[in-house]
Amino acid sequence: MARQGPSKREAIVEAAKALLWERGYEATSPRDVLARSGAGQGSLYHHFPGKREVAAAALAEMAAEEIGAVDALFGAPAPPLARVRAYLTREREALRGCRLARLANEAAMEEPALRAPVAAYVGRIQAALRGCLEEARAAGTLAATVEPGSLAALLIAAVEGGYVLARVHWDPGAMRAALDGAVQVLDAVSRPEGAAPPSRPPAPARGSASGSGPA
Amino acid sequence: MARQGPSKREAIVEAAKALLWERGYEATSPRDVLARSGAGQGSLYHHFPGKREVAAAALAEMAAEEIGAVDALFGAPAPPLARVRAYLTREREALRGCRLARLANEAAMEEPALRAPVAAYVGRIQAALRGCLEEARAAGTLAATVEPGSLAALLIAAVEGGYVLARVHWDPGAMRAALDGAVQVLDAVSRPEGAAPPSRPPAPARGSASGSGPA
DNA sequence: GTCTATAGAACGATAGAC
DNA sequence: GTCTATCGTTCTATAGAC
Repeated sequence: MARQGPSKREAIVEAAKALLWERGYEATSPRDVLARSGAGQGSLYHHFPGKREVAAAALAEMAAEEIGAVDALFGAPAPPLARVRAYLTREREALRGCRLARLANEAAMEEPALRAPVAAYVGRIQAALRGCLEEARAAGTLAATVEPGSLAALLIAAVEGGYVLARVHWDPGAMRAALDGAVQVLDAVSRPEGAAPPSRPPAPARGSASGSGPA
Repeated sequence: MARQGPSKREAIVEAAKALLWERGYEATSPRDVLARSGAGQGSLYHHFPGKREVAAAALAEMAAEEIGAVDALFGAPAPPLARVRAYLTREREALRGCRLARLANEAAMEEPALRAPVAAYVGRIQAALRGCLEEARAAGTLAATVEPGSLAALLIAAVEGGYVLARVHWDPGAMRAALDGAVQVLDAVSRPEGAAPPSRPPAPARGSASGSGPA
């Protein structure tokens, strides 16, 4: 059940992966998939019950690929905040949108089988970011003002929102600006890495949230 | 050419507004619009060349409405950073997605007539945020570590990305977490408003970033 | 396992009566 | 200006030969 040449099934899933990124779920028809894959009608419905299951298989593969890439990035031997910066400044094709989260606003997201791989992907990134930020906090390189979990949520939102801005303005620079802001803000709440670990608390300065806002 | 009772044209545009938010552009058919509006086929094609122009009219109205709302919010008589916080913590129906930017990943965004209202909406918000942040900077309540323009881009991206996260995790809390991070970060780079304007540099306390970051 | 042929419904748009 | 009727195409899916 494994050793086989490149079957039509694989060709169909590959085509679906490309088309889901290019056009999304609703705008991709089984005919499009077949045309690009070179397979006939019957092959698709032999291997899959229907369009939804093809998309689910394609999304699962895409999520696995992208999760592998981000795991490699976050597994790099660098200080935690450097890994966060590396993720934020990673090269991206802003106008193409996020390969997985571009489906966020389609009705397909109400189907668990389609939403799950997308959620797993962004969830994994957010968890990795949070891990780095907690590590930095423990090392004393992240200010105590900001909760690592909240900052991680902000950063993944900045990336996904950056894609949205780029598409809406049809300008990759719109995404760059947002991620620029993210890096600046990250720098503003951090201290140089590689410095001596803080045996004493972060100094009297630096308002914990209780002292800064009107709240 | 104005004084008329509620025409079918208006009913069609109203229906399109609702459906574009609910389902997006591709997934909304002229028949759906007609069914919801109570109009017949001919009415739509009498008033508009086709589906695209109906959507353009609907998006223009939606953008005007939403821009009016955000202008009211940002025009409120409050300190600049309070206005920014008010925008960030505004009530939102996270799972419905952004009324306009939900279309970001549709092929329709490649058509200027459809992209323009969406871009105008997010552009207006970003400009308002930037204005507030520049004002705060001038008043000395915003740290010099962060450029107002970059921070504004980050914040609008956080909101739009927050919608994406909520949809992808099917959990409004995902958006709340991102915006929580945004507020925390904003507090971290700001000093209390209402305090005396800074005739001297930000004081050693209350991190203006000079005391806190590597910058 | 792969193919061609085709079904039944919905798509965006048009025709033409009133 | 509004309506019903219908066009030709594409949609997702099935049938059935090879």
